[in-house]
Amino acid sequence: MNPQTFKVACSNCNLRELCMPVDLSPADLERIDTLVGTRRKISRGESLYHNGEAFDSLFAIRTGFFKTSVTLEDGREQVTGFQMAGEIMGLDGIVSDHHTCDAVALENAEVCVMPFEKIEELSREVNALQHHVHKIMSREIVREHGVMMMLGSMRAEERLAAFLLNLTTRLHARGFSRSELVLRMTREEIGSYLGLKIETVSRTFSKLVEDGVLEVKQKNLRILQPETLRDLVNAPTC
Amino acid sequence: MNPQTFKVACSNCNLRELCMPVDLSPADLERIDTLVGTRRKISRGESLYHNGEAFDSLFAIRTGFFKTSVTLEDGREQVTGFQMAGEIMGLDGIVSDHHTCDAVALENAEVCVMPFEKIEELSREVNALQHHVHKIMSREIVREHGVMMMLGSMRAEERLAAFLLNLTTRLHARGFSRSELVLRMTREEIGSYLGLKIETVSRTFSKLVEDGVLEVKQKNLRILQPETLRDLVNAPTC
DNA sequence: CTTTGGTATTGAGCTATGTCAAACATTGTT
DNA sequence: AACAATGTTTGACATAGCTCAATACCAAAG
Repeated sequence: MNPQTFKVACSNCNLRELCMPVDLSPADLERIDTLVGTRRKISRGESLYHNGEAFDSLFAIRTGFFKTSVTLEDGREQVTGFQMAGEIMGLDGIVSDHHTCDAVALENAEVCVMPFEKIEELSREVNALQHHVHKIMSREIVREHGVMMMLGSMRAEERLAAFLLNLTTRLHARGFSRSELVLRMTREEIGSYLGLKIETVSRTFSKLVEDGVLEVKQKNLRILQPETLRDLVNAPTC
Repeated sequence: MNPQTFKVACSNCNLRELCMPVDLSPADLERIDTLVGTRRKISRGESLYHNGEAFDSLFAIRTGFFKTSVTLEDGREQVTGFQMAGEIMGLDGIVSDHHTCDAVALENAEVCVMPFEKIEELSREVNALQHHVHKIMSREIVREHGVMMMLGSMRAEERLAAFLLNLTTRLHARGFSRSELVLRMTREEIGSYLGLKIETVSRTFSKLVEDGVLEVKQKNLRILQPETLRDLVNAPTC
C-alpha cells in the first residue's frame, strides 16, 4: 500500500483542532469524518464561490489562502477578509441559500467540502459539533466587529498595525514565525480590506520601515518591533 | 379574566414572524414557547449586557431600540449596529461564553430572554429552529459585510444614504412609514456607526436638506426623494 | 419662566488620505 | 534575453472630512 494513501478524514487531519471541536469521543469522531464529502482544489486566482451562486456547503481550508469580498453595483470592491488553513468559509450563504460574496484563492488551495445539510443533520446528534458551528459563526461576527472598529475609528497606521498583528497571530497559531511572514495578497487587496488606497498602504509600509518597526522586501515582511505595532493599535495619537 | 392577561408566549406574539421560524407545526410551536424563560425591561440608557459579562442567553427585542458597540482600550467607541423589535441580540457572546460588546437601550425596551442552552437543546429536536438560528447568525454576518463596504468604500453622503435606507426598510417591515421616521440615536451615535465625526453627520444632513432630499426637524426625518438616496448608494461620484 | 446640560448646527482653517502621474521592480512569456 | 503585464513606490498636489470654536436649540429640573 502506498504510504501516501491516507484516508481522507478529519480524524487524521493535522488541522482538526482548528476546524473541528476538540474532545470528541472516538465514536463521534468517526461520525465527523463523514462530514467531508469531497475535497476540492482551487488554483490561485480561481474562485471557490461567488456572489449569487447557490449555497449548499461550507468549506474548510486545508491548504492555501483566500480572500472574500463584496462588490457594489458600480464595481467598487470591498475585501471582507482573508482566510487561511483551518478556517471555515461560506457562512454568508446560509441566510438566503445563495452566496453573497466572492471567495478567491490567493494561492493554490485545497478545501474540504462539507454539505451543510449534513452538518445540520449531524449537529442534531453530536452536541459538540452543534456548539462548534455556533461558535464558528459567533467568532466570525466578533471578528467583523473588529474590522468595523478598524475601518470606523482607526487611522491608516493603526489599521495596518492591527492587520499585521492579526495575520501574525493567526500564522503563529499554525506554527509559523511570529516575526516573519509572506503576504499572499497585493497592496491593493490590503488597501481594500483596510479602507485605504494602495498608495496609502505603500506609504504606511514605508513609514513603518523608516521607523525601524518593519523590514519589507516585496511581500516578505519581518517585524522588528512588535511592541510598537501593539502600541499603535491601542494608543490613539502617537 | 382580565383580557390583557395573555400568556407570555411566542405563539401569540405579533413579532413571531420576525424572530421565529415560520410554518411551525402546532406541536413545535408549543415547544418554541418554552424558549423564552423570562422577559426583561431595560430603561433608556441602561445596558442589556456589556463587554466581558458572562453570556448565557440570546435576547429577542419585543419593544424598544438598542445600539451595540465595541470599545478600544483608549476609549474610542465604535457603534456596530442598531437593533429594533423582532431582532436578536447577543450572538457575539457565543464564541467565548462572554459578551464582547455593549448593548444599550436607546429607548425603554423589553426583551425576551432565551437561555442559549435551551435554544441548542430545542434546536436538536426542531429542525426548523435549528436552521433558523443558523440563518440569523448568517444574516448578521452578511449585514456586517454591508457595514464594512460602507465604512471602507463609501463617501459620507453615501454612508448616510445607505444608513437611512436601511433604517426605513426595517421600519417599513414593521408597519411604519417608508418616508417618515424618528431617529432614536444621537448624531454622535450615527457618526460612530458610519465612521464619521458628528459635525460631518450634521453637515451631510444639512446638505441633503438643501438638495431637497430630506426634511429634518431634530430627530424627525421625512424622506422626500427616496430615489435620490438609492442613487447615492449605487452611483459613485454624483 | 429661567436655568442647566446635553445635543445639534455652522464657520474657518487644517490634515490625513486620496488623486494623478511617473519611475521602478518583479514575474512570467516568447 | 527581451518583453509585456502586473504590481509597487514615490512625489506633487487636491480635497473630503476632521478639529476647534462659537452659537443655537431643546428638554428636564427648579
